[in-house]
Order: sequence, then C-alpha cells, then structure tokens
Amino acid sequence: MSDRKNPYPFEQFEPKWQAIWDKEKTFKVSNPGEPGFDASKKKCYILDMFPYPSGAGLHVGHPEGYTATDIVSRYRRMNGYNVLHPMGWDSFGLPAEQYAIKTGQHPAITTQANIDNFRRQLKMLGFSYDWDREIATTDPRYVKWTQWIFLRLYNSYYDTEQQKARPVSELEARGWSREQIDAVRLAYVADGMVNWSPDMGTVLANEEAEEWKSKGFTVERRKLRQWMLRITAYAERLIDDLEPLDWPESIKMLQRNWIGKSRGAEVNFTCGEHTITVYTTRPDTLYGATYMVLSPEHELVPAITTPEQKEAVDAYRKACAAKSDLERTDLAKEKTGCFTGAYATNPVNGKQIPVWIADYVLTGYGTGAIMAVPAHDSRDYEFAEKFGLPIIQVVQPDDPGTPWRDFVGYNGTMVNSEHLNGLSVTEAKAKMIAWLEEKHYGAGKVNYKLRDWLFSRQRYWGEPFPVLWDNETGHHCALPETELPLLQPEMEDFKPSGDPRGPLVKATGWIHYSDRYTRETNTMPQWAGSCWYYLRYLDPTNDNAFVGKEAEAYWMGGNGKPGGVDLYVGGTEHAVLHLLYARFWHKVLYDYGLVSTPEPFNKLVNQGLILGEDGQKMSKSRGNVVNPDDIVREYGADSIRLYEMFMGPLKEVKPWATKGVEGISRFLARVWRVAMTETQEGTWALSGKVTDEDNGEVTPVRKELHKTIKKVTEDIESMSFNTAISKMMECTNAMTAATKVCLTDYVTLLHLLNPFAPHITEELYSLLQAQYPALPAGGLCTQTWPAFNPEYLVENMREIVVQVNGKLRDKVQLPVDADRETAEAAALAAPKVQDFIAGKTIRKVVVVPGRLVNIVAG
RNA sequence: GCCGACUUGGCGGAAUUGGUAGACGCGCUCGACUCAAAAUCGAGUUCGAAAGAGUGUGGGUUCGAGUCCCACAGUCGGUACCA
Repeated sequence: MSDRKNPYPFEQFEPKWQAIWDKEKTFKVSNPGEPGFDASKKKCYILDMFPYPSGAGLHVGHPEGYTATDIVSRYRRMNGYNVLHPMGWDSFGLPAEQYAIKTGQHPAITTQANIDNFRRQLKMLGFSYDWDREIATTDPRYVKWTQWIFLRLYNSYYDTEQQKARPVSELEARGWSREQIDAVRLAYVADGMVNWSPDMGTVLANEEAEEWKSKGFTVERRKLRQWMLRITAYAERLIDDLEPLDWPESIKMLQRNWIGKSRGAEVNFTCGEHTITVYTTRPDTLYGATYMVLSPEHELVPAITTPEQKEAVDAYRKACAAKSDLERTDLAKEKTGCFTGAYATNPVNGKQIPVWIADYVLTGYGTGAIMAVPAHDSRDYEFAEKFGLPIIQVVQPDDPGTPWRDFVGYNGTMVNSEHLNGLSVTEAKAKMIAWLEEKHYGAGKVNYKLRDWLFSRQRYWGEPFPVLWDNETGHHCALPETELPLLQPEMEDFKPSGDPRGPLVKATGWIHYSDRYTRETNTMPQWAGSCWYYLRYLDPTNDNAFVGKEAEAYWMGGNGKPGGVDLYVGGTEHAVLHLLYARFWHKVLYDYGLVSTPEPFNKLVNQGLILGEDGQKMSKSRGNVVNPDDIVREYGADSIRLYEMFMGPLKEVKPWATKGVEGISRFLARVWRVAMTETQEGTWALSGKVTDEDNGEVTPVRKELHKTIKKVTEDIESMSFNTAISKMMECTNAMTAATKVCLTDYVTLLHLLNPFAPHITEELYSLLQAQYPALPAGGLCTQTWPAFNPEYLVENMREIVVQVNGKLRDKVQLPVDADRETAEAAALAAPKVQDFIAGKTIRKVVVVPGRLVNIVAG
C-alpha cells in the first residue's frame, strides 16, 4: 500500500460492494421454468472467451475484453433484458501439465489453485458474472459431456446427399462392413505424418505446431497412428455460413483462407499401365504441361520408376523423409527434385512428358501429383529453369507490356492450345473442364487446404478417449455412455516417456478394461473442452444432457433473428483455431437437432492487444508486464476498468500508460467530490452541493447531461467506450464548475457511469439514498437506464462558419431556422469576410444550412 | 511472395452523409491555495514572431478532402511451395 492518501476511498467500498453482489447474487439469471424467471423480458447472451487459468494470473489483456462485455451486460440489464453473462475455466492443457511435472505436484492441485486465483482477481474487478453458472472443463461433470459429444462424432458419418451428419447405425442397417464404417466416421483412426514433439512427448495439430515451435519446443514429422476428426466434411458449410455472421471481415477472411477453397479439375494422365491423377486449378493451361511432378511420398513412385533411375529416386525420397518440416519450407527457395525415368501421356495432345518427383509437391493436398506448366506457374517455372525442362507459352497476357514467361494472371488469351485458342483464361477453363468430362479424361473438382483435425494427444492432463480396443479383432468400439465420465487414473508418474502411446499406458490396471478389451490411452486436446463450453453455461448442472432443450432454445434461439451468442468478445489469436473447431462441433450438434442454430456465435468482436509502456508486446523477458493486482491496489478496480476502456477503440492495438490510469482516477475523484467533501477529521461526507431543490429550470448542466445521455447510449450500442467516457468527463466538469447540482441530474450521471465504474457509483448512490429517502430503493444496477429529453437538446441559435475560398475566416450566430438568404447576407456582412473579399468578385456562394457558408471569390 | 488492417500534435486518441481538424485524457507552462510541498482548483498548450502551413508521400475529383479516387512508402497482423 502506498503512503499516499487515495483521492477517494475505493479501498473501502470496492470490496464492500463485491461482497454484497456475491452474497445477494445480484447478477444471477434464471432459466425458463426456474423460480425468478421473467418470461416478459428479451434475452441477451454476452460471452467472454474463458481464460486458461495459468499460474501467472490475469494479465491486463483479460480485463480489456471482460470490461467491455461487462459494460454491455450491465447496460442491457438496465434496459430490461435477461442477460446471461457467465465465466468459467479452460483448465485442461499443456502448460498446467508442464508445470506439474516441473514441481512434482499433481496438475489437478495446481489447476485448482490457479482457478481460485483467477476467480479472486475477476471478482476484485467487479464483473457482473452469474457465478452460479461457473464451469471448468476439468470438472468430471463437464468431462462427461465432452466425452459424450466425442462419442456422437465417433458414431456419426457425413451423409453427402443430405449434407449433414447421420448415425453410422444407418450404414450398419444397409449392411456396411465394420471396416467400411470405420473409414467414414467423423472421429476415426488413421496413420499419417503428424507433428510430433519429442520435448513434450505428444503430437500436435497443424494449427498448434507453429505456436509451440515459437515457444522453443522442437516439433518434427513422424508417421503415427492417431485419432482424427473429419472437419473437412464441413469445409463447404464452414465457408458458406460465415457470410451472414456479424464478425470482423478480417476474421472471416482468415477462416476462408485457412479452409482454402479452390476450383479446378482432376485430370488423368496415363503412365504405362498406371493412371496418375493430378489436381489443377488451371485446366486451361493443359497444352502447356511439359512435365509432371509427384510428391516424393506418392504411392505410384516405386511402380513407375525405371531401373536406371531407381537408385537416384530412392536416395531423393530418403533425403526428403529425413528433412524436418522446417527444412522443407524455409529452405524451399531452392527447388530440388529427381527424374523417375517414366513418361506420362498428356490426354489433350498425346504428348509424352517426363515424370519427376519433387518435394515442392505436397502429399496432403489435391492428389499429391501435378502437371507442370512452367510458362504460367512460378514454382514450375523455377523448377523448369533449374533442370532445363521445356517451357511452352499457352497464355498471352492482355497487357502488351507484360512478358508471357512466368505470367500467372487470369487476364490473358489462350494461344498454342488448339480448340482453346483465342478464348480468355476464364472461358478456356470452363471449356476444358467440359471437354475433359465429355472425354472421361477428368472432371471439375473443388479442393480445400483444410485438413482433418488431429485430435489425439499423448498427455495425462486431458480427457481420455472413451474408447476400447478389442484385443481379439483389433477393432475399436465406444465405451458405454453409462460409464462416462471416464477420468484419468490416479498416477504418481505422469511424465511423458517418449512412448507414442502416451503416459496412460503406464497405468496398467486402468488400461485393462477386461480380458478382452483394453482402453485407448490417448487424451483429447485442450480445444475439446472449449469447443462447447458456451452451451454448458446455459444449463451447467444438468446431469442428464449436455444442455437442456428448453434452456438451449431460450438462450440460443433466434425467434426470427440470427440467434446464438449475441456478443462474443476475445482476442484474434483464436481466429482459426477455437473459432473454427467450435463452429464444426456446433454444426454436428445442429445436424442432430441438439442445438437451435447452425452457427454458435452471431456477433464477434476482437479486442486489440494491449502493449507494454514501451510499445512492445508485454512479456516477462522484456520486463514490461503490467499486473492488474498492482493497478487495483494503487488506483482501484473502477479506475483500471475505465482506463482500459478509455485508452482507445476496443478493437485497436494500444500501449499501456500508467499515467493515463492516474488521469482516470482523477476523473473518478472529481465525480466523487461533486457530492462529497472531506471533513476536518479526514473522513468524507456529503457536501450539500448536490441538492433535491429543483425548480425545473433547464440549466446548462442539465442540457449537458442530456447530451451525455444520448452520446453514452449510442456509444455503448456501438461499443465506442472511449468516446462515451470522454463525454461523461465533460459532463462531470460542467457539474464541478456549477455551484449547485440537482439531485436527479447527478443521479442520472451515476446511472450512465454505473456500467463502467460500478463500485463508486453504487457507493455514491447509497450515500445519497441515506440523505434523500425519496430516491428509489435498491442498487443502481437494478434500475432503469435513463432516457434523454430531446427538447433539452434543441438550440435556438447556432454558430455558422464562414469560409472564403474554402478557408475559415469568420463565424456568425444565426437562428437555427435561418434561411439561405439570411445566412448568405449575414456571411457577406461579417467584418473579417469583408477584408478578404475586398476588391474581388464574388463568383459563387455555397450555403450549407445550419453549418457553413462558403464564399468563392477571385 | 500473397492476403488483410493501419498511418492525425510531445503522447493515447476525437472528428455524422465530404462541411470549424486536434474533443477527452496524459505531459508540459503559468497562476491560486500553502511556511513549503503534495493534493486540489483556474488559465494556456498543432507548428510558426507573423503572414501562413498543417491529418505518411505524390497526384486527382470538389465551392470545400483526415474522410472519395489513383499511384507509392512505412508499420503491424495472418499465411507460407495449397498446383
């Protein structure tokens, strides 16, 4: 504690009000059918991205988004909504486990301690969460339903006719074999090249690998058998349904790019007795294909390689396999490759073209094979130049200055392409696809960059897969739902051992389910819990369903409007991970009618990053991290809340400035001192400046107040909190300057400020209530949001700007309803204007009524 | 490389449909109160002595451009051989 006396006694009343809200459950909201539910009110679901409870506690980025949603939540409540505003913990995850391993403590213990600390910090900031709905993804009652949803995925396939998930039992009924069914499940097992981190002893999703690499962990490619989720089945819907969402355009763009839809064609080339299928987005350039490239891992490589080339090909494939992901991408500037000795036939002209292998062709995308058109593809061009392969022009750029070599644009005309000659690229593309389909050489095809989601981890601190393996048949099957939740076994040693099956294999008693069945030892990634947490808040204690029907329909239902979460605020870092995964899971649940809307989050807002005082990203190593605990101790919770909203627009990146918090603290102190004065003894008492005498006069303060009501209301709606605060500052300054302030005016200002700074406003209101019993009972936060009186905003006279040749020269006062002639005459008569137009001819006079007059003279 | 966002005083940032650039706050300067300081209150603060010039740079549209159009530069974020 500093020895400086606080400018207002927040250290006394902030904890007091927090205790009151806690005890009275002020912000508890009931579900339909529960006592206290008010069906006459509209619903509003305002959601924060729940935190991962790390050992470091809150950083200043958390209160930024959380204050924004808290302001909107409190504002909506005062406007008569049933507001669902919950908080919980994304408490599974690698950091907790890494920390547990380091300290030798069980992750359950450290996680619980971290949650307790996070909860303390959030309560210290006065957020209006309904704490009765608190959830943690590690809670067995939550794990049960995460596993239940997984089993739903496991027991589903994607019906491409109906475009939705259906139960695999349908396929059984149609006589599908066990193997056939396993091959189409939405949760399936596959061998594949995966990102394996030896440091952490686990595999990682493509989406995560980079993040961990940047934290200094090694990640390498390794062929392992893993659980996958078939998110690719939803690629089309994940793109299409993005369109109507009220999300930042940049986030939609990131998701679209990540899904990476492209249209083109698959074309069959014959190569001896084999057929090699390539995928191309430029079938129009088929006549320019001068060679073909397979990925080194392509299954036909051994079959087509000639004996003379076998040694070289094997060596090249071996070299590629040894390369890490990093080498394959970062050093990829220089193209490498190897001729297989084989030739393929180009179906359009029967030409024989050499077949190469090169690692610039990826196994996982398209068919893992391409036709190379070096004239019109930069990568093929580079490769052809290096290995001396022929380059044939088939597109002539429309812009005469552009050379045709390495021309990859679409604004060109076909040449050297027989029946395509003279067509535009776009026309030729369509014509070639039709031609290929007619001749059965290929077909139009849509491709996605999105890969299936690698869903298993070899870690202890995650949900175990509710899956059993049959020791006799080697098949997997679902654990009966009645046995959920399946929790991890108690283990002394849960360190990764390097065994790709994960640490759970060491729990020999646990994995032995019966003589016939063995448990799956993989666990789910942290994303599993965060994929559906927003649904659990709706009905957090339901043990019969992941969410009750009625609760889901009420809080997520649209009633004609889009529905879903009404406002979701969080950082951009989840643009393609959590926000894509959650949409995927939601769609599966939607296909089964288990949720009401096709999309979970109707409106998304990204708060901007808060940088350190030095303008750099906050980090321990830079030593520029600001701890909310310290700020609250020095300046109070209201000050940090208000400051973070005042720094600038919510969405922008902005640097922290502790001096700015001081300024905000001074503002709150001014609000305090409008009503309060310090006594001889150094305590605070009502000053008498705020008085219930009111003759109904529309004073300048009252006018300012009503302008403020209008501005703050509009600004909260548009989430422009910084300008709302500056307007309240102006209003407060007007009240400070006045000798007397009407009680109702002052209380109205407290209403406006309450969502931003709930503690000080409640305290002042309760002090005034004690003095003036006529004031409505109860806290400000339960009262109605003020409305402005439009009559108070009407001005009789208005200042009109007078310009000469576009430059401001004078101002004149005119009645608001002055006509053009009056305005023009007044402008021309203005003394300073006279000086500037002296000796000049007036060519034109532009009058914008109520704003300005511009005199054009020369 | 590609995609996206951004660029306004010493600093964070304000500016309806194009119509007074710099609201509000920080910092700074001066003053009041005080033995003194802190706190508080008041005045001033884009640059320039002035004419004037000013919203990243260069052009354009317009009576009038921070705002619209074209070109370029810089900063930040995403992505990275996706055929």
